[in-house]
Amino acid sequence: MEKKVFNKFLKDRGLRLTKARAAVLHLTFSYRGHFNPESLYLKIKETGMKVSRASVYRTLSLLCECGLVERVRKTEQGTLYEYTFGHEHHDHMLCISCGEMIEFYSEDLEKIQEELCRKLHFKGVSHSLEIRGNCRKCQRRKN
Amino acid sequence: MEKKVFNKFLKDRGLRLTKARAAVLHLTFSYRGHFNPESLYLKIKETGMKVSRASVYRTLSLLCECGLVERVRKTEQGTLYEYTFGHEHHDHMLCISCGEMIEFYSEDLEKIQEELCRKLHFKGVSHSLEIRGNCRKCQRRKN
DNA sequence: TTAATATTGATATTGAGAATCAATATCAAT
DNA sequence: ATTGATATTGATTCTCAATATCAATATTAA
Repeated sequence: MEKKVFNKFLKDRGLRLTKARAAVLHLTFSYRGHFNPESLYLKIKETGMKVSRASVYRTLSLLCECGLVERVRKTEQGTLYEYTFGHEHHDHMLCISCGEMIEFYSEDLEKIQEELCRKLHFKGVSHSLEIRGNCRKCQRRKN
Repeated sequence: MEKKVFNKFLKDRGLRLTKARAAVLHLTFSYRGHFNPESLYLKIKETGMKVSRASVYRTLSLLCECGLVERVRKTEQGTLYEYTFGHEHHDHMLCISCGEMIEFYSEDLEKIQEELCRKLHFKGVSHSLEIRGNCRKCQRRKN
């Protein structure tokens, strides 16, 4: 499915779905959550396929352009990406103790943001909300 | 005022409020909004004071630790900082055309987040919300 | 004054990511 | 199948923000 989308995107621009690109695509959507280019590169290497870091970076950019993948944010460990095709929009809670990432969605939250944009004459396109704190487990562990 | 806070913080740790640190502190809180280390460094240079980039980075870390300043996020132009002492918490709208940053605050938004945390057994500590889109001016310019 | 310690700036180093480029692969037309 | 135009690759270099190192200097407490 995502292969089709990517292929169409490439074709439309006179580009080709090569082995390297297929590998990046395939391993990219084997992730459930966030990942960075380096870990993706290593994951590909593990499979025995030979793809260079450069191609990983290049292909990730293409995947972003065609909307299959999104750049989430920059971190100490490099840029975080997320496979978003077919994913509903959601926001994140990040546990600052164990790093766990909880995805959530709230209609109310979305509505209030729309309202705020209207009030401030801002035309919202996208947003990202990250709530940092402690997950259930880590709260327990600390007691 | 902020000088006192910083000084106390330093004293408590056996550190000193030197000329370099005072310069960074002073120019830091001459910013209204966001800034990055490089522009701060240049701003200090303009005043004729002699402070190295290394000291700017080092002092910014200290200012973060003592809570006068916050790291907002990483960008292509380096890490964005914000002087937060005495500032109320707020969120951001970022114009993707001109880069303008609009600060806003919404009680409703805060409340809903608290509620969500409760529901998901997450102990929220802080959060950041960024709404990307087009500011009023840029919307007009495009029509 | 002296000893202990903190600070500085110059410089080197790191690491993510982009740019470059020669070698290679692919496709369309013959 | 061959050719030529073009896209792709990986190796490498380059850039840039940020950190680490370190010798020289400044500050403080005794």
